[in-house]
Amino acid sequence: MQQNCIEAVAGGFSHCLGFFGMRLGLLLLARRWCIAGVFQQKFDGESAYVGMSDGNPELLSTSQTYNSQNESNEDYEIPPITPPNLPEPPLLHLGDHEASYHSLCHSLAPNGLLPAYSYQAMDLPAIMVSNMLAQDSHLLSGQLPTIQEMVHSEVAAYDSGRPGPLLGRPAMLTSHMSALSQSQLISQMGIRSGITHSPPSPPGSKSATPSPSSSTQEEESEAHFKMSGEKRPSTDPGKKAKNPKKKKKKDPNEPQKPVSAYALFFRDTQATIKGQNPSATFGDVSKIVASMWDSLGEEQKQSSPDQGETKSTQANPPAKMLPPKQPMYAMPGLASFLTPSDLQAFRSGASPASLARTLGSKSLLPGLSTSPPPPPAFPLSPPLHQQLPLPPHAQGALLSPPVSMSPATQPPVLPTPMALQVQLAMSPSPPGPQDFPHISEFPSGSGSRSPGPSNPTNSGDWDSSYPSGECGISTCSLLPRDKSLYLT
DNA sequence: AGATTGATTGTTGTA
DNA sequence: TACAACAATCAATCT
Repeated sequence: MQQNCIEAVAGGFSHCLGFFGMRLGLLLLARRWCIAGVFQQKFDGESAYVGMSDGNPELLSTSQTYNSQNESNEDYEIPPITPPNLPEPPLLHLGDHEASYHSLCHSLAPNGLLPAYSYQAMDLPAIMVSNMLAQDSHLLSGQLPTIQEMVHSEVAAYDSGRPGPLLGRPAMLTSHMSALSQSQLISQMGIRSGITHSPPSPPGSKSATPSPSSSTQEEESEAHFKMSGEKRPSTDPGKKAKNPKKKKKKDPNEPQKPVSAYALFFRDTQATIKGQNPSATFGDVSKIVASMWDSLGEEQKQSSPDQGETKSTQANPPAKMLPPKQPMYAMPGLASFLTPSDLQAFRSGASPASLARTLGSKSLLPGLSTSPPPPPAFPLSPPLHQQLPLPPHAQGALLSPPVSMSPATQPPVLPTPMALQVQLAMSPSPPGPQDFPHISEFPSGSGSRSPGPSNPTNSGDWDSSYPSGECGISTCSLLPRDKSLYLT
């Protein structure tokens, strides 16, 4: 269990976070969390993990096997360590942010829902992780605001430490921004939605609010329905007759118009978003999708209809779409590390309208710091990223570190925060295998357990996948793997 | 205007 | 009367 947990968490995180040379800390943190049971639920229960292992029996079986063989998880007796409680803010931030990256990188693509999307396109940020955290530890939800602040401060620290060249790449920045906004959005959606859906505000506030609307129009419509035999539209007292036009009946025989690319994109994306954060409202999802949509290149947008067709006729087995070839909804995968300054810069004018919308003054984060945390009523969100085939580099990142965390070889000794910090500090560049010999000592055979393109590369591929050194926030976007994404 | 999705609400039909 | 099934509406966004 622990291994799987670490694999999924650390591996997934590291895949994205590796760019920032934080893999070590990531791994350690992930292991810590896993051991601590933060993610235990996700990997203990079939229900929680079924999604992740869906289409990937091996993984599931592995998880189960591990569960059966290692029921001594409780033996660790380590109190759940939730990010908010982590003593070291930087690490906490790291974990939280990485969580965002994790979902960001693996949330969408290869789950079959978004067959042709490149997984990078799925900037469905912190939904899942935030959900997981919220589910697993009620603490986190209440701490989100704090985390958010920490994240911001942390990002600011990052920003201050580098000459933000991001501004030199508007497109990337755009995507970064949108992704960030999405991350923020989603990560906060939990809280927000909790508030929004709180009993005080009746879900049907719109329609439930009884407002005796007895207009002639309604009478007319009533008569119409009586005559036509159609069911009368819900009287909806509260609903203002704002859309009388909308009521006009559609001809059932009317040939359906071709669905717009955006609609298709929305359809696909929202599924994933909702899957990861069921509590996300339509508005939230819509904004996120819009943001993502804006981040897409024209060419990618154009391809949407095809995508939709492909999906509708989804006769092709999931395996066929495993290798995300040419990203159709390619979106910079690193998209989320945007510093406040970057955001600010974009807000100042360079940002796309959509992002401005998303990031703008819209109360996307209402009550974030004031409202009490919502009850951790997040249903287990089926991890939609489980089946996502990871690109070779991603797999490499996902597979190699986890293996190294095998409980068999890694005693459940948690690194101290100080150690983590030290290690992090000592490895400013993405730690390659040379930095972590223990990683390479594990067979890369595990690389075949996930669907998708087999990843011949293992930890040794780290170097090629993640250029060492200045893999900073900005330079990471220039990684080869993402190049193609920007070529469009 | 119409499309996307899902929750909600109202209406209708049936047991 | 209770329940199930169906239909309509709404949200934000894009085409």
